[in-house]
Amino acid sequence: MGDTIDNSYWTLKALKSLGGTRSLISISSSELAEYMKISQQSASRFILDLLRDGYIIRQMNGRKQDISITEKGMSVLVKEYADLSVILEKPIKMKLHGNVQSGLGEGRYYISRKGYIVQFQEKLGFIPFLGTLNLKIKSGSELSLRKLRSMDGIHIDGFVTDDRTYGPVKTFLGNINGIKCAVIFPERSVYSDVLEVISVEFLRDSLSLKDGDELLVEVEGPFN
Amino acid sequence: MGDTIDNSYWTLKALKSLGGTRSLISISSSELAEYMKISQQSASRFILDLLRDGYIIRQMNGRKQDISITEKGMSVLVKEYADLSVILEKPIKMKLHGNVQSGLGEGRYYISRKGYIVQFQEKLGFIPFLGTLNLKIKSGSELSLRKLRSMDGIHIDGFVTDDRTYGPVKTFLGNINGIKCAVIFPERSVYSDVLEVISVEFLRDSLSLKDGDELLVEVEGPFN
DNA sequence: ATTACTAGACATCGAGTAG
DNA sequence: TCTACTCGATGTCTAGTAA
Repeated sequence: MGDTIDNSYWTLKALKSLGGTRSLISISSSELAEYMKISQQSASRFILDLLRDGYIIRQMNGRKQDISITEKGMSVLVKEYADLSVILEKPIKMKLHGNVQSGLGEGRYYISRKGYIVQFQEKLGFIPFLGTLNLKIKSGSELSLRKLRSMDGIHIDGFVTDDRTYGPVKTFLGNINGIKCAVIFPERSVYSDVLEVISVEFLRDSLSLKDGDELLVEVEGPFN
Repeated sequence: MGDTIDNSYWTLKALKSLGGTRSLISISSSELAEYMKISQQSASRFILDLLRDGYIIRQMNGRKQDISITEKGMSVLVKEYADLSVILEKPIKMKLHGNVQSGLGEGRYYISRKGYIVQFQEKLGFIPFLGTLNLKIKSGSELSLRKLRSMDGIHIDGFVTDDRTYGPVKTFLGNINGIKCAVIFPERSVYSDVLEVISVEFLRDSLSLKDGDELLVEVEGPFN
């Protein structure tokens, strides 16, 4: 049961290679086996492992099986890609394009908790304006967003108050149109294409933004 | 002896992570073991495997060992990175910056062989000017060059004449300042930071180039 | 055709330990 | 301390085969 990520990684990579951009991969265990140069039995076993761990979902379909890689599965591949990027690339600025989205007011509540604020000052070097700017990331920047999510960033500890628990978050420093900011993710996040940005300034005012406006966020390395 | 690339890959990745940009990694098998969450014995074994296969070279140094990853070793990591890039990224143009270098006249001889010319026409869609433009790639584009080298490209078969053997090469289509061209690599190449470019035109004239001039080559996907 | 179970063959691991 | 060998335990493979 001691499950190395190894086989799962190579199998996911093979499945994604074979499936290309299609979301549904129709493939038999023998075909996968041939591609991976392993036995049909092992291919079958690896697929079951991926299923058990929630990396793929599957629909049996008479002769073959239609496999779809889950978000969790994709993150295994993207994580590896991000790792290699950190190891092999020189420090870079990551660029993310997105459109201003009306905030839900939720972010505002969270980041104004004292437990977070103190750490923002200490680790980011600024006390943010008490509100977040939400950016719906454009599809062209989706992979960058996934890479970012899979990286470690600047860690902000969670804490507990009388009434509830606030989870740990991670942040990355950057800028929007030259204004210093930080992007912020829950440490345990499910995938979302909305990026939350905090800054000393009220960016909506400073940049005269309205919903739908396109923005470029530059996030700075080092990313590890 | 059936050696999966698996362990070699993970070990190289760990070594490169631990070594950072340093070319010499001073590390004990126990330290590596701890990082990889394996036993000291396995770490030792993996290091020996890497040595045997020429992925690293090593100097025993009293207490520890100084490990250096070879070109062949780096290419394992870069290959994986390139694979994931192809799988995960949308088709992109790869940009390579380099400086014009005086050709050695060697490229001219090779590409003018009929066995190659016929295939250039067939697979690239043009008959190149009988000479190559050599670009010394700038360090900022080095990783891109390595990625390119590790990819498959458009395959050109080798052939044999009365007097000698001409090896297979691989090419990638692209452009320089809008002029269609192709970059060309020996299929079995050792690493070099010089890129050979062929084109229908005599690029040195068309672009009024002299040695040392900086150029941008855009290489087109798909890269698999 | 498939998927996937069983079971024996085979490979890999690490504790013990030598040098 | 180190590296790395031996060797028994444990894991992982695939041939055979059921469904």
